Amino acid sequence: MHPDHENEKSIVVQPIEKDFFQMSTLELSKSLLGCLLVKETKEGTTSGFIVETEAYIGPGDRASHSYGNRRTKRTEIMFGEAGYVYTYVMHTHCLVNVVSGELEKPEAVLIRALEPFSGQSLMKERRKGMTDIKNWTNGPGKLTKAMGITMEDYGHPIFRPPLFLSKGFIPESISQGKRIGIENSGEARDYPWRFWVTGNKFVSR
DNA sequence: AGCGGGATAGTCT
DNA sequence: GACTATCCCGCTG
Repeated sequence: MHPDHENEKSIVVQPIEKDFFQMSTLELSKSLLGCLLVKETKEGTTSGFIVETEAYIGPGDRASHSYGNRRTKRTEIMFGEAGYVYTYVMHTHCLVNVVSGELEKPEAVLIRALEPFSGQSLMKERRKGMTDIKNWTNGPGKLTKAMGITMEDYGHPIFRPPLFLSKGFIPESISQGKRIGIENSGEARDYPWRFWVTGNKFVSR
């Protein structure tokens, strides 16, 4: 039920090693739950625990930008090594993914929700108008805004400052279900490739 | 539940 | 250079 991080002082913020990403995309989607995502900017540092992810597994996944091995300027980073940042813009929002899978395999994990940890006043400021902490990071477009993640982070190694992952907590229980917002993706619509920390109140829905 | 915002990239002519 | 679709959000009813 509760994330196992009541003793917040026990968290050591330190970039995880690059080898962490050497696992299948579905495994990584689950392993990222509970990790701390940290972003340092000149305004200050913010961080939050990942509580919701989605897997996008290239060429056979109609919901993925890299479906059919579509290799363009935008998707290029997905064909590279695991552990790099894939950002893209949708309407007014920037979304952040972690590249996964082997070289030449265009796969990624979308980070859909965070539980705010440090730098909460800065998050609140960036999410101007939002008084409820839940609304700062409970969606993929919201969390990038709160964290100050932009297209400038495209291609950045997510195991090095100023944008990196750190060990956080181990989820007590993980739930799994259909992905969100891909109603037009044929059979891929129903793949159960969304994962979240069971019962966490920052999960998008 | 519906809709418009306003930013790309990709696909065409 | 235009047209179109989009891994969303916040607001209106």
